[in-house]
Amino acid sequence: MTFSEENYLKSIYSLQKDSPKGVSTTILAQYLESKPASVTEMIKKLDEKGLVLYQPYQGVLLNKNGELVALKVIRKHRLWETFLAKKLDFSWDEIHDVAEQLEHIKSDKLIKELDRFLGFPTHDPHGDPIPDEQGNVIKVEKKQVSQLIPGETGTCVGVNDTSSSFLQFLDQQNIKLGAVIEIVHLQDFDKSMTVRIDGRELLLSQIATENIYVKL
Amino acid sequence: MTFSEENYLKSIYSLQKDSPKGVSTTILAQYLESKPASVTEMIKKLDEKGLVLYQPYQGVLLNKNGELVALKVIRKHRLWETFLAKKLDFSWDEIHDVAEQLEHIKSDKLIKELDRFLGFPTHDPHGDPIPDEQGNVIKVEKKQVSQLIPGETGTCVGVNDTSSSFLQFLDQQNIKLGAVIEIVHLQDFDKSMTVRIDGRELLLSQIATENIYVKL
DNA sequence: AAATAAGTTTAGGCAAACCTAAAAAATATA
DNA sequence: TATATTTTTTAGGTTTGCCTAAACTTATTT
Repeated sequence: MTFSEENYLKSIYSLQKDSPKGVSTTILAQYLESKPASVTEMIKKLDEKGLVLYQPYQGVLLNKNGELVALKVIRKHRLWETFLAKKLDFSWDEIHDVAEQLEHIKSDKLIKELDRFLGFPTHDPHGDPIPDEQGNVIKVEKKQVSQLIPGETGTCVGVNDTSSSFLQFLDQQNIKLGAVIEIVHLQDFDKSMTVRIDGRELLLSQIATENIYVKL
Repeated sequence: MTFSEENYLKSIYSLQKDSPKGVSTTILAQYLESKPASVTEMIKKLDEKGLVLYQPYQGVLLNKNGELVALKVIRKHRLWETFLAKKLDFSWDEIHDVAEQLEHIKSDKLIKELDRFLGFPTHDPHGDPIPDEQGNVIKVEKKQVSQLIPGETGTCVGVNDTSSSFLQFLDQQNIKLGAVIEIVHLQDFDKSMTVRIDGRELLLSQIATENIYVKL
């Protein structure tokens, strides 16, 4: 399994939630910052290897095999993110690029020991669940802040957008995992929200409220 | 800088101590488990990049630039080895292969934080010095056990051979860094030595005594 | 010094993963 | 439905790093 193959499987895994009938070549190419022609080539290879279901012009989906491989990569990615945040003092937004490299290190023992060293964490620093060795993922029912109504309260359990600009914004506003968010007011015309966090009130745009997840 | 380029520079660094006039294509190919023709190609590229001194048929040597890059890779390798041994309970002989992968991760912050996390170690688990950020290496004057004479005593500070078979042998004999080794007897005909470690006497072959380093 | 052996480089290929441009298929629009 | 647009695939190229086989240097014998 090459780095590139692993990245394709991981990307398909992420994208197929929103495209359950098949992830299109163009979408995948955009996600991977690559070109559709390159994607076609690679998914044909992954199909021959028995990792994905590919039907020309119909997009691609992971099969059982491919999903397991993807989940193992995601497990490694999230364990490394946890290591970087908890042990090496990396901030929310610095984690991703390095974990993107570390996730491809090949050593079963390494990932087993890392898991133990970190105390068998269940979620990474962005609130995403860490799959276990068999590829099982704990599903947390979570809502976007945008789905709450004024008066409701939620606890921040994760984010959707993990771009550094968004994560830096959250840092500045002191919005962390576990933060309690209360909806004070919904501005009707642009769907922005006034929310209370740690006693402070602040305004979040619709883009922001759609990218922050809470549990009730 | 690609993985492959980094491996070449690191290998040349190791080999040029024994071949100060130039590391030959064949030696380098053997060390890298590659072929002479491949090596010629790569060192020509490294020469164009201004990292090595290459004269056709005369071998290759690192220049200042190349040496600094090599030392940075070695620094990363040895810090990761230390991490694996001290934090993840890897044994002496399991460390190398994983560190060989980890050394190529690109992130200045990562290596800086790892260094801090480990308490700024000066030596790796094999007793080799860890170069600092500027590429400075502490030189320890060390002797091979084979150079000691009966009655002399030394403290184990490192090994030469890092193959897993040798390291496993040392583990079995309970020879660790810091172990005090006293030469009891030198067998003249095969240069094997009877030594005392932790009160126990044991016999080491010449191959073994040449691959264990001690300071007096 | 000439012949042989050993080591090195050059030439030509291959696989992985990417690309652009052109052709083909699917989808949308008139 | 026929045409236009968008999407996808195919065809042909590029780069990196490796290979084998042949040509060429250098070193060693005799």
